[in-house]
Amino acid sequence: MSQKPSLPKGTRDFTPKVVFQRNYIIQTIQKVFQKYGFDPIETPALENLSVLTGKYGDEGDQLLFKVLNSGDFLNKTAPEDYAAGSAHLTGKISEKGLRYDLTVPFARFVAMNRNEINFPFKRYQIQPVWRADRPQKGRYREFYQCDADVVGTHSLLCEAELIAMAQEVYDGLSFRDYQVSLSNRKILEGIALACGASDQFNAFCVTLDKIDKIGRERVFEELIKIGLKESDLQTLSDILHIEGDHHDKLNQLRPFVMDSTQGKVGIEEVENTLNYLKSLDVSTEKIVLDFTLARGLTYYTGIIYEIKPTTLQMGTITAGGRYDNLTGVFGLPDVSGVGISFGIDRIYDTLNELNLFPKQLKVENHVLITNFDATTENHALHVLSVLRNEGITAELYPEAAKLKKQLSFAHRKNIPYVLMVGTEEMKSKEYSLKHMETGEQQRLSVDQLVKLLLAMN
RNA sequence: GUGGUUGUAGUUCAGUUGGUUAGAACGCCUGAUUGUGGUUCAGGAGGUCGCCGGUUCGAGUCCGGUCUUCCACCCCA
Repeated sequence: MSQKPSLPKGTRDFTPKVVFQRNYIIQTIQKVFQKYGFDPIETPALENLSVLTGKYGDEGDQLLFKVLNSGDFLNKTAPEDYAAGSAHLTGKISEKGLRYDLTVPFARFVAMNRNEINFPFKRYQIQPVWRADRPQKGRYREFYQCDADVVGTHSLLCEAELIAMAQEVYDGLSFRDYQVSLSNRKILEGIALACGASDQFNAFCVTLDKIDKIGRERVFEELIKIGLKESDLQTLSDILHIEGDHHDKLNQLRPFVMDSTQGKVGIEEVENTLNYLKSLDVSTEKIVLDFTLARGLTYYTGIIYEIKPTTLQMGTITAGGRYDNLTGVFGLPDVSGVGISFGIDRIYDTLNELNLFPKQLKVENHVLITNFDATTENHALHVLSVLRNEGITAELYPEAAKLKKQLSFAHRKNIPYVLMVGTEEMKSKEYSLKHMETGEQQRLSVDQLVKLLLAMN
């Protein structure tokens, strides 16, 4: 009686090779986060549904994985509940859900730990999140986010530093073919006002955001449908035709948002962020001011940005922005935050497709010791112990086997050194060290061996 | 969630209008070499054709359902 093994839709196993590669990405990000003074936190995979629902819009709520209550989950329900439909029934049989992102749990964390936290609080968090989305390429139901957020300050230095960090991360990964799109929700408000779309702000943003994908014409058609007039579209068209360097663009945009306080503030914020970057000696070459950028998440209120690869079809690999009142719903008002989120899985797919992973991601001085028989095994164990005590990654082949098999094992596991401990070596106390890549072999005492391997790392 | 698409050996894929015993390449195992991996040569193992049901004398092939993959929409890392 056997069962066919399977995995839930949109989830994956990771082989050692893939985990080494994923860790390379994560460690690169982590190093940068720490260098900028961010401290790590972790939160549970499971949150109470009351924390999660209503934070991501109706669409978002639909994508939440809900966890069935333990035990007799029907004991709080009546036939009427069943008749009232699944949305109603869900509340009766499920109280917990898997986190959908890291930002909302972080907001909850800040609200709950407000007295412990040293503001302005800079934290990073690297954990999986879950979305009941329909999987596609670069779109999974379980995936990792690496978030860095600063809460408790309005300073635009944070925005600038987060953008600087992103560029430093991609530098560290030797990935250069990307674009940073930058805008501000307040600028969008100004544009919406200028286009007579203020009362349709969300629909306006969602539609505008699609311009890269479906083109200007179809966006205009959709905007007509939500009530914009021809003159509004002319205004929008003029705005979309703005070109030049960053300051040119902002200067040309300024007259369009004259009537909007928010719009003017938005332009200033983008300007100040760019100035901070300049003072930090961070290149703004890859930054493109894109006034059509909207970012879906409803909680952004200020600067927004996203990063996409330019040479291949891949969704956003990094995104973020400022949110002014996220902790408000948890009873802690007036705490402003700004964050950035790296999607490990998409970064992995990108580096993989572009062949940008380093070939050797494992320790340089890993040794496999051969095992021929009980006597040599016993001797080899002592050598093994010495090597490990010196901090060298070492393992003994766990059973006696043909040398061919053991060498092949080392080869496939990408172990750079094999130490042969046979009767001859045992007598002379000089062991044969084979370097797998070159095929060269030399006889060494334990002391020489340790010295050589330590020098390798 | 809506519409479409895919599934055959470990992997990538062939498989004729429905017709004997379902193939290839690569990978894997064994040997050539009982102390030398990667190359080469010889041999070998490995498939309930995603799953369940239906049509048929007969189904990998046709039909229905289901799961999975990928794509578009929606939304997003």
